[in-house]
Amino acid sequence: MITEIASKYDSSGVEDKWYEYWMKQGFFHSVPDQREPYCIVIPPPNVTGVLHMGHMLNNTIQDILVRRARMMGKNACWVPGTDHASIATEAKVVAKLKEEGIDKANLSREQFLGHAWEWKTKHGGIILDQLKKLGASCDWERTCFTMDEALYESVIDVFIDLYNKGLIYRGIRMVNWDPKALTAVSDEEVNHKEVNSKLYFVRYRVEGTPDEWVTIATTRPETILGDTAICVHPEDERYQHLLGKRILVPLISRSIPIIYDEYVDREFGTGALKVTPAHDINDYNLGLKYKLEVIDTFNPNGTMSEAARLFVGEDRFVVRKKITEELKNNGHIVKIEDYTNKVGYSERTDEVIEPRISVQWFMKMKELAKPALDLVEDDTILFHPSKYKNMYRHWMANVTDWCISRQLWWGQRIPAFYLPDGTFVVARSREEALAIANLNCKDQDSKFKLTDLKQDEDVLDTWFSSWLWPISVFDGIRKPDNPDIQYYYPTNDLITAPEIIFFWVARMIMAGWEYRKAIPFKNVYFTGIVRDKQGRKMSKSLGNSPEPLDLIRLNGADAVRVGMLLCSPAGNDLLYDDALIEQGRNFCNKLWNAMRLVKGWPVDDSMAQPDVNKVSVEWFDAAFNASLQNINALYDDYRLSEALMAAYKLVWDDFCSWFLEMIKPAYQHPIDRPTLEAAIGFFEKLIKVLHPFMPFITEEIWQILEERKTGESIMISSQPLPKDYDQGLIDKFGYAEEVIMAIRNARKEKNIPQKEAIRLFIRKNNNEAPDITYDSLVGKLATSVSLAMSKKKWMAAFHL
RNA sequence: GGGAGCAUAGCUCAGCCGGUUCAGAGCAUCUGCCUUACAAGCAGAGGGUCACAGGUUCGAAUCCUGUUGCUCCCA
Repeated sequence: MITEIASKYDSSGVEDKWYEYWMKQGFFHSVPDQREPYCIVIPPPNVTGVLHMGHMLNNTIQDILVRRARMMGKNACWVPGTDHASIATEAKVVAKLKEEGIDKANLSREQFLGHAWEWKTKHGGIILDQLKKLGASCDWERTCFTMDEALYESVIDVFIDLYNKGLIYRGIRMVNWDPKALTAVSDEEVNHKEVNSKLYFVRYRVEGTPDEWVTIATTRPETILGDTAICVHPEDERYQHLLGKRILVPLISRSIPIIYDEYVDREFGTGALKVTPAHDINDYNLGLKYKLEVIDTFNPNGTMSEAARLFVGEDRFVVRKKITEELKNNGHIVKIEDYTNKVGYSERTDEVIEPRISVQWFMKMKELAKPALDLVEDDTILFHPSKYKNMYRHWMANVTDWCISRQLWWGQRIPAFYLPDGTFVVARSREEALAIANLNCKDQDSKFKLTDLKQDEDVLDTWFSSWLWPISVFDGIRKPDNPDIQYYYPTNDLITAPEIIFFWVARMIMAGWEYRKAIPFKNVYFTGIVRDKQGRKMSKSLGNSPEPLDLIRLNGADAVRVGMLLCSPAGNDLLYDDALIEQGRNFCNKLWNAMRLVKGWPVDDSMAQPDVNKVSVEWFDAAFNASLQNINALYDDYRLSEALMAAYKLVWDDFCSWFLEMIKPAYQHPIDRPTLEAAIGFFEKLIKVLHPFMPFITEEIWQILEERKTGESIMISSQPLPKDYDQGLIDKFGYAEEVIMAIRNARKEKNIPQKEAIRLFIRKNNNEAPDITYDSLVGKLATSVSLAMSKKKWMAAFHL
């Protein structure tokens, strides 16, 4: 019998076979019913994304929770889907068109969107198919995309609603401008990096004097042409004599005032600050305070504008070099020092962000943030690990308005329609906008026509659709009373990365409260970042990221899942190492061979259960239940990797190393029926406990272990429930273990071969009757030991 | 510049309210075994002044203060 089953577990073939089976049986699909729901919405990956190690970890965790909930009798629903990722996807489509010799600028909006949808259809959702290889038990019939009609309309409805509530407004603000993507980005999309740069000390001549100068220090000499003031500290004695004077901007000799404000740090540089309201947020605020002129010297693409007067059309970084030369030649450079400072880079394009004045749409955050903060503070929503509460609190307390417009085409177009007079109407459609525009117009001739209306060209920030995700996937915005949203919302757990706690998590909580008066999820589990062995982030340029699908093909999804999870407690980074996957693979093999062993035993129905087997079964039953209670407690704490480790040790140590050895019949001897049945019963419970972690091999073993009917599956079976157990049995067995290990050790120290029998003398303890529960086991497991009671002192094990 | 967190075996971590699982786990290492389930295995073993310095206490890895080093978030 054993010879029929390979001694090494081979995942190939097994995994696809069972995934297809599960799909065919519809096990992943969920519809509302009488059971308690358990729901997770997937953090939607970018529509053009491909599976990377971070997804593997994140989705493995989701699958574990969903599969376990399903086996706990809940109606489990895991909603998959993808995000249109407006800026990232648009960048990819633009690049692809460029390769084909097509310039976006020469396309109409409709033509471009045609290309974008084509791209989406072709490449979109690849990642979802890849998730199937991982074993993800998503309800694929519910797959959503953030630009699906229902979700698109939900976004528009919410925009209109918030606009009508006065929470969305249009305003002139300084925004983070990405000169490469040619769009505004939110504060959260800017990464600050430390860079080595120069600090230029530039002297400006005081107007009306032949040789009186003010020296300022700047890291950005190219912005000098946009200066509209010089600012010094009001108490700085060095500059008191300049009161009321004016200064000339170098090279162009534009006359600008000198202003006095406490904002200036007297210690920094020379204590004099050049003020460029168009190109620095702090300068902008100073400009507002002193009503300074704003001279925008940059074009949207980061080249110098006409307003700069010099270097027009040249890139700002080229100009930095050129203007430095020019300033030098004209005697304006006092000195140049090395300097390190933080520079903002676009998260998407890695381009240096320029602060830029522009008209954008904003959302007021203060009002929405308040309840969202409270819900986390009072543990209505639980963060795992809880340390992220601090981070959350800090951000929510200092939240600023959210710039939600993006100068892109791929996304939900802002539903604002401009009238010829410059005013605008916010409405669901052009027709509706027209009706509103004409509402107060009695005179038939002066009424607006459809063609008078011009829709806003911009689209909404991607996160303005993802923040509705837990609601919109159930169409809960458009149809707030539909059975799905009523049943599945609030969802249970959200599994995500801490880096999007503000982008996404915080805003979902706000949207949930605003539109459902209910939290979007009860628990948030923050995963760590997958890094390489040296702790570096996985990246394409480093080439340190393994290809997930290759890992699965080579080792099996179960091995990959186990390997990744074993070393990733919530919130801790995971240092990826091939050895982890190997450990997972070895564990699969261990399970496989345990199955081979148990299935290989011939059974003798006439045989009575030997005492040694009876006590073994009783002990393991106790050990199993003790461990199961522990595992369940770890799940409750969201300590999934520890739960897996506990199950791992239960199987490997308790079940395989101890229990199976205890009941193992001598070679070619049969086992008694009650013991075999107990063993198979235990085995079945164990693989059920393991199923959420390793879905494929547990299904394979479960199907081999006993005859199953079509339509049966471990994934829809029930998790074993912990029973009361006798701790005394476990303790007593602990002593037996110690004795056995001591004997094995003695045998080894004295070089006594396994086959050679030894006799162990045990000193009787006073008058108490000795406990002989495990004596027979000691004889069996320490191999070739016979026990004898002695009143003499215990001497040592010795040869017979 | 503001805030948060971390420092325990070679590596990754667990040790929450200070004292009966208090120095632990997995991996790695070393030694001996191809013992009829598994060498992707079995049986053993070694390994830590719990970052440093003070303090509180009968008692500190655990609480307090300071120092050093690292990480993350925000500006």
